[in-house]
Amino acid sequence: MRRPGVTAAGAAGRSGAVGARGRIDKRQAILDAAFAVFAREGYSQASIDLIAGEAGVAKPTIYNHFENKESLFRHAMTATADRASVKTIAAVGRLSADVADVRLAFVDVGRALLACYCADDSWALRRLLYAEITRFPDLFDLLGASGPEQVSELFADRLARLTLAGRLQLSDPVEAAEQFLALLTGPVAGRSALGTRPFDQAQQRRTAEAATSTFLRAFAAAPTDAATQR
Amino acid sequence: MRRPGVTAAGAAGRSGAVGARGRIDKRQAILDAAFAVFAREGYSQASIDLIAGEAGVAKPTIYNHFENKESLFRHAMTATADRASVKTIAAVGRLSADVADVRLAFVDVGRALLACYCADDSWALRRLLYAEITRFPDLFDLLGASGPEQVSELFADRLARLTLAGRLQLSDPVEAAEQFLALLTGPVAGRSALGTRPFDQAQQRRTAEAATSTFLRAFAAAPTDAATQR
Amino acid sequence: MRRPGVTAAGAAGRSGAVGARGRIDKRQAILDAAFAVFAREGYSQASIDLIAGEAGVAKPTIYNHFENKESLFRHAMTATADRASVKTIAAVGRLSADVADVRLAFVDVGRALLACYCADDSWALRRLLYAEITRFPDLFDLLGASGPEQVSELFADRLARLTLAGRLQLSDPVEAAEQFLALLTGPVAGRSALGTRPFDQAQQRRTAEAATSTFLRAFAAAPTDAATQR
Amino acid sequence: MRRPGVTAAGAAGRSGAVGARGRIDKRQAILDAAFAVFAREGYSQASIDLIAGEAGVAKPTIYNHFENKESLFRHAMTATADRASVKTIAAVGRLSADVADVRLAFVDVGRALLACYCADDSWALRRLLYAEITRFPDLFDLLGASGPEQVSELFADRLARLTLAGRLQLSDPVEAAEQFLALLTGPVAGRSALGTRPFDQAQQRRTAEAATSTFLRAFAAAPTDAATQR
DNA sequence: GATGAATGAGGTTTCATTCAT
DNA sequence: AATGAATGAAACCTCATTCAT
Repeated sequence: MRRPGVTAAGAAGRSGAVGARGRIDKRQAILDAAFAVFAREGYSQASIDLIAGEAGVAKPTIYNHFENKESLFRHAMTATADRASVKTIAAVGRLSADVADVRLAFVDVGRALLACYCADDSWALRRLLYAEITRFPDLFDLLGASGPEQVSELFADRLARLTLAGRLQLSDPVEAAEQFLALLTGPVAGRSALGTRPFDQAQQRRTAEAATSTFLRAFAAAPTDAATQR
Repeated sequence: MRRPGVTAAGAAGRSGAVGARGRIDKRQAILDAAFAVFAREGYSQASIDLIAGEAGVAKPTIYNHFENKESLFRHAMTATADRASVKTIAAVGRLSADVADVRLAFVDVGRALLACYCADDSWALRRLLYAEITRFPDLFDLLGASGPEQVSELFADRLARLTLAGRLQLSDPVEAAEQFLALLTGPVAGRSALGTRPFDQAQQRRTAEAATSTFLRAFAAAPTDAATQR
Repeated sequence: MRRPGVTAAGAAGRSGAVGARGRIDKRQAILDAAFAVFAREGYSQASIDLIAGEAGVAKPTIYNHFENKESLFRHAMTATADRASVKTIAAVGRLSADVADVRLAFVDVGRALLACYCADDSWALRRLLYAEITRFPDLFDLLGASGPEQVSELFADRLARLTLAGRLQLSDPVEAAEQFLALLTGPVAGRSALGTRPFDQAQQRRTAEAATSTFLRAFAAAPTDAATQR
Repeated sequence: MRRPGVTAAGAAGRSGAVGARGRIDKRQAILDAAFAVFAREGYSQASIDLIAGEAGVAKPTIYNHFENKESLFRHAMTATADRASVKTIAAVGRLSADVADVRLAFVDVGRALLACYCADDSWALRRLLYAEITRFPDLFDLLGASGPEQVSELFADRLARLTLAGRLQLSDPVEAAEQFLALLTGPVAGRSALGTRPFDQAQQRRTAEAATSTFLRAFAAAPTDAATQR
């Protein structure tokens, strides 16, 4: 009757070798299964039964680890959000201040950011956030603090340094960062049907290039202006 | 025991006199209440009981008008989406080709579009779309066809005409339209916490100005370049 | 699958001839079944499932008639208590002021009161009251107001009139009423094991006689004193 | 995480130092906590978790000491009943055969008995007995054998001796004992709302006096009759 | 067309109890 | 002897949906 958590992404590998009645990382298996089910069914429709089945544990085990469905939801969301954040932050790090070709650098970081933005978990997270923001008004800050906000700030830092280095010409780095991210991600939502239709790497590359072009047409320092023409 | 639909926004006035011919707009009262409840509770959590109560009708009456909950949801969504679309399309119309000051024109249309984007129903619609896109994969096209897509196309038309008129300098109007809308709406989501925190008119104006500035820095025809500097 | 409410005392007779899907007195059937089950299982252990089964209705039907388990309990208790009260009050009425033989009159009313006190429902009610008084502190007043308290007062009235008529000699009728009822019912609890073991009519008669004897030894007016000797 | 059983009345002091020999009175701590929780919540609603928490032990420890919930309940009940019985029996002992003032003696023993009867544990015990008599039909004999029955018999013995000594005039000491106890305790239930509302010492004294008055009016030997008039 | 009453299925949560340590 | 972790069973309650009026 026990099904190892093959469905939940990360659960299978570790709970595979559980002997008689494993208890090693049931908590993680539950979190993984929970996010998978929440993402698939939405908060209300996701049943603890389903999550338990997918995690390969009994229903009350979930209640031994988490207070209730709401708490489980919060934990599953933040756990996934944290995982996503570190990747996104790493992507921002690709934009160094002393770069040979600014355009290439922006396309590169744009592609890296888009890859994070388009990841399945990332879309699932965003859909759930939209879906449950009214039921969990604190969720926005809970996930945003360590996520998008931080990313935006870090990116603004890089833009400021590029400006000081004479590679860009802009006055408000925070606003510019927001705008670059908007140019990058804005068109994706529509084209990928909120992440439910494939948006392949080629499309991502093209979107990154388009965002970069427009951004640099607006903000590249004068001498390199010509280079940023499409 | 019957409560006239005072809660659902537009329902009260008309369903007041149920006696004579009051049954013609029960359907509308149901749709209004349905959207209000769906927006507040989400699809799964919204109960037909609640909708019936808020619409001031009995539960079976809803089933006389709509096949089932799913059908009611689709109808409520499309009805609201249609209402929103006509406003948005009207907003696009404000950008005419023969305009004295390009910058002012973009700020103006940007503000009008943002007002549509930030309307309560608009955010509710967007949140529900995000929330239920996996359960109703066709919903995206159902709402998008007459909504955002059309808007984007219409806006691209105007950009093309402005380009022909020598006011803008761009090669791909569709992409440019997408990008302007991205610059316009992108920063709003974060700042308004997905529409759950106030985003007042002053902020909307500032966002429209920022989007316009960047857009025109990138795409304004040469002679007006100086004017778009911040 | 539908079982007519054969178990709950009064339900069987009426819901017998229910046609396709009866709805005549489901409410009463539910109340009867509820009291029967609560009496048998106690509040916590009594499940709505059991009550529904015993009433011959579906579970949600119960929730259509009563808010929740607690409300159902209160209604079932008060309904039964009311039924019991009218009988007890009628019993008190047997003690008229102008009576030939005081002793016979007291034995008579004593037997009538004991019959009420020893009825199955009466004991069930008392056990449930004891059992749930901490969970439902208001239950005591809810049931007592129309029940025992009223009985005690009515009985005190009769004692007062008998005193005025020169048949009794007592100063505090309320206290005397309490004491007669105590003499009457006090020994029953122990002997009938709180109503769970038979306490037949002969025993009831003997108890009524003993209570009467002692009561009249204490309170009979002087001349009849000899007659009350056992 | 372990909380010493500070909540259960008598458990705190001893289970403080669990280290050395603390396990000898874990059993007692469990029994105390069990009775406290059963009294507060009722049998069904009392959870082993709650008892374990209140006793400051882990759940399985309870199962090491007691077979199951039912067995724990029986043990907790008898333990408390035994404690109550010795006090009540001691109270009866206050009624000696060679007493100066019969009235004072009865008031004295009446007050002592009432104090036992009104103790918190005593009421809790009685409520639980009423509550669970149908689920545990043997409970009545289990608790009664060493309790009320014995008390009644002992009291009857004293009444017999007082009769032989010419202080009382009664024919059936057992019945008289029952009746005195009925006069004593009967009025209390109603006035104290089954022990849930305060019934202070003054009220206890008055009740004992009233019971004594009536009892002696009925059974005092002739010469002292006058003295027992109120 | 509109409604009051009814229901099968399923949701979250709790509980007594048991392994393995 | 004592415990942390796990579980099958079952409880209360809700919901979408349907009859019969």
